[in-house]
Amino acid sequence: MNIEAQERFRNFLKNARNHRITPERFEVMDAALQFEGHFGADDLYIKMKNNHSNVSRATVYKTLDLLAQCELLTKRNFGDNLNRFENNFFRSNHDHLVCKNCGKIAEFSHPGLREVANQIAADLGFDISGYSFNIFGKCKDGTKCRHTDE
Amino acid sequence: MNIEAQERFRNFLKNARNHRITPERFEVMDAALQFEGHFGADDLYIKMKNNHSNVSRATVYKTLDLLAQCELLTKRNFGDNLNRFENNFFRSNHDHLVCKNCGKIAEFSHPGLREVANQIAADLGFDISGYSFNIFGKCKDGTKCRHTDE
DNA sequence: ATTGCTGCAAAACGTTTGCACCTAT
DNA sequence: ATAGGTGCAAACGTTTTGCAGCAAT
Repeated sequence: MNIEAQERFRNFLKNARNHRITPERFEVMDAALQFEGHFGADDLYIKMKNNHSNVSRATVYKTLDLLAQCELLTKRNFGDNLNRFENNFFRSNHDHLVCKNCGKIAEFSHPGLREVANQIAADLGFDISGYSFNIFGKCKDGTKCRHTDE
Repeated sequence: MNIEAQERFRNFLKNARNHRITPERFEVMDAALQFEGHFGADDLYIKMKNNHSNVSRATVYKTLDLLAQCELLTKRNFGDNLNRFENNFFRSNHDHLVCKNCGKIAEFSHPGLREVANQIAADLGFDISGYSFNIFGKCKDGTKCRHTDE
């Protein structure tokens, strides 16, 4: 579908040792890049099944990790024991604000966070590969968000 | 065990509606506050079992969430589909650096992150309850950390 | 007396694995 | 020819749930 993304994935697979270029992997890539917003691996599997794909669940899970490794996707975790993926090809880096009531996810980007992360990693002797900044709270969206007063 | 913590938990249970004060809950509280470092709910359950407690797994899981709600514990998630808890009673707030190779977790605190989070939440109309800043990378601890070159 | 809590076991959930067959290299 | 990938189903580990009896209010 997307030539540039295909090219990046292909090169990633070629350069990583022992990775083969298969039609199934590109099928997963296409479906993943078409997904709007955040999605779980199983969401994608179901969606592909509904579209009459016969790529297996195992292949979907494995391929999504490969796509995250080559940074076509970003793997996110908002503290609910569910890995979510997000297109990282079209958009710039950003972080998330999660509503604990209704699950709504807002996005923001804050200049300087990257630099803070780099600095801390350097200070502590880590070879940084990424960071995640999640803010938790309750949104004020009356239509979606039941305000339990917990 | 710890009078001040007990008091806080007791008040939390009293003030929240429909929460009862039971011996099992304080048994879990004591065991949790004694745990050094990060622990999973099941870790605590096993440890209590080994100490001849007969509090059930269900009660441990439920009580840990209550303890996180009243901020005696902090619930963490480092993206590996496992909820970890950490004593939040004795220590000040801090964030984490996670080694993707060996799982080692380093801690840091960075002044200003709290303020950044507050500001962003305010801007986006969220009622903030907390934030998490995790940095991922590889540590340089030769003894623990196999440096696969992925 | 009410209704929340408990222990137990079973189920649920997302994810990973073992296997035999297949296919890219 | 080799070794990595595939689909399938079963297994995994963590967490949640249904239930009958129990206990805090």
